[in-house]
Amino acid sequence: MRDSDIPAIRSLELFREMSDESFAELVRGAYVQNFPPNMELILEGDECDFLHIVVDGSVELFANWSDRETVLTILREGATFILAAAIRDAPNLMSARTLERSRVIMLPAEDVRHVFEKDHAFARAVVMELAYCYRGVIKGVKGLKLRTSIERLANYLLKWQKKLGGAGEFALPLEKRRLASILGMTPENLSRSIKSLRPYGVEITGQVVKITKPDDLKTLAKPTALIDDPRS
Amino acid sequence: MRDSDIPAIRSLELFREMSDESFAELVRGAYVQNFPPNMELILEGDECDFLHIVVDGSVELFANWSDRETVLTILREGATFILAAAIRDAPNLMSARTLERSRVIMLPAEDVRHVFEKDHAFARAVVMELAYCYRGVIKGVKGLKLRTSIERLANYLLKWQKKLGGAGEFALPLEKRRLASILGMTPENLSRSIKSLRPYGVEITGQVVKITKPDDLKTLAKPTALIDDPRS
DNA sequence: CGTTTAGCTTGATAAATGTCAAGCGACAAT
DNA sequence: ATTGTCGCTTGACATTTATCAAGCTAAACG
Repeated sequence: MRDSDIPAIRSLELFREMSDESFAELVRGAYVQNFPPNMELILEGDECDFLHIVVDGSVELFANWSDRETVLTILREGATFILAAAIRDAPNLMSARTLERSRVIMLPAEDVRHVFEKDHAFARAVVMELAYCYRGVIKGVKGLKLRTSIERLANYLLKWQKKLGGAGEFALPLEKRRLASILGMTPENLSRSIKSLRPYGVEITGQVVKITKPDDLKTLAKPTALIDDPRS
Repeated sequence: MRDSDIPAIRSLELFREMSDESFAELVRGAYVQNFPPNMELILEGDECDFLHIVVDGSVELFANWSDRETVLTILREGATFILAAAIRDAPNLMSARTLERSRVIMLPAEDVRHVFEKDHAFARAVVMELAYCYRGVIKGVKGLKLRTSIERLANYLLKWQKKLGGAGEFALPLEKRRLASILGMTPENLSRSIKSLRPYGVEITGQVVKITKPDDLKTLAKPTALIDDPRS
């Protein structure tokens, strides 16, 4: 682990408020590693040995059952994963793989639990992070159960448009087949869903999304903070 | 609030390890109320004023969007709800209503946050509970995205059979239309799914479920701890 | 520079799921 | 007892989504 990594970690919300001493203890046992693309970092069902944090790049969380696979989410810099499993000392419910060359911090789960016990500011940050993740998943379930796939796609586009500054044109931050899986549909269906959004002013060429009639799209998508606002 | 409620609360996992002093502070501002069936306790989008705990009866968590409604889960005695919102001081993502006459403890969210700050044992319990809930929702998403509705139904039946002691015959703990919504399908479809499980030894008459060929059913359902075991 | 590969798209078809309408049956209220 | 309500079921049909096969395109590679 490079010394230059330390300030970056310290500035993450999860570690910002804790004591210097506790932080030092956490960092002492930490690994920081660069992984190539498409590297499996953890496997569903395995014991959880490390809390992971994405420093740079992107990591996909996915799950398998009976020859099927689904992507649950894609994490980017600053995101933690396997926090719940690390805290509870329980097996991972999801697998993880890098999508591109990525830099990942790994904190031994035992250290995390130990520091959690003695540093209240850290405990507080862990709870906030967990509650945030919990609410994120609940929003995902609401989207899955209450919306059709076209509605999910429309809201996904609006969400990223907003996140990337609100311009009428922006780049999709992932491959379409992964997007399809996240939205709970097949790639074929995503292709067709995209076409069916054309009357609502959506044109997607390669990775480039152009939204020409945002109001029409919003009428279809009916975005709501209680599903679509990651912050709420 | 009756004095007789206090030991029952104290014995819940969330409050078992905390100091007497902190517990007293929490209980001081608590309400315990009996609600009639079908009473709306909280509304999606509202500010979260109380952490709720089901002492007796059952409570349904549900959500609405664009004229549609879905049930996310049904809670029974000992279950907490709106913990994440209470901790983060964020709006509720779900609504709640009683299904039957129910007894519910309500702890002012502000007290919860305050005691959380000063009592580490309580903080620990909150994190454990939150992580448990988080993992429960993740399992739900995996079921929704990886399984067909018949597979979800089959696993639901096996899960409750196990939970209720493993006998070949047991009573469904909820109405079928709610079960349908939890499983992410329409009541009509649930009816048909039940019929299509007949070759696998499933007979449902009213609320009574009879499983005559558990091995055949398991072959279809392929239950896995990483989705179906609430404890894992 | 051509070749290969992987991802994407399209069309045809099948399967899964939802909608609408009708009827049944248990249960509660009168 | 009678009536009405509500939940459940069934059938017919529509819609949504998945599957399979083929072809296209653009980036990666020798």
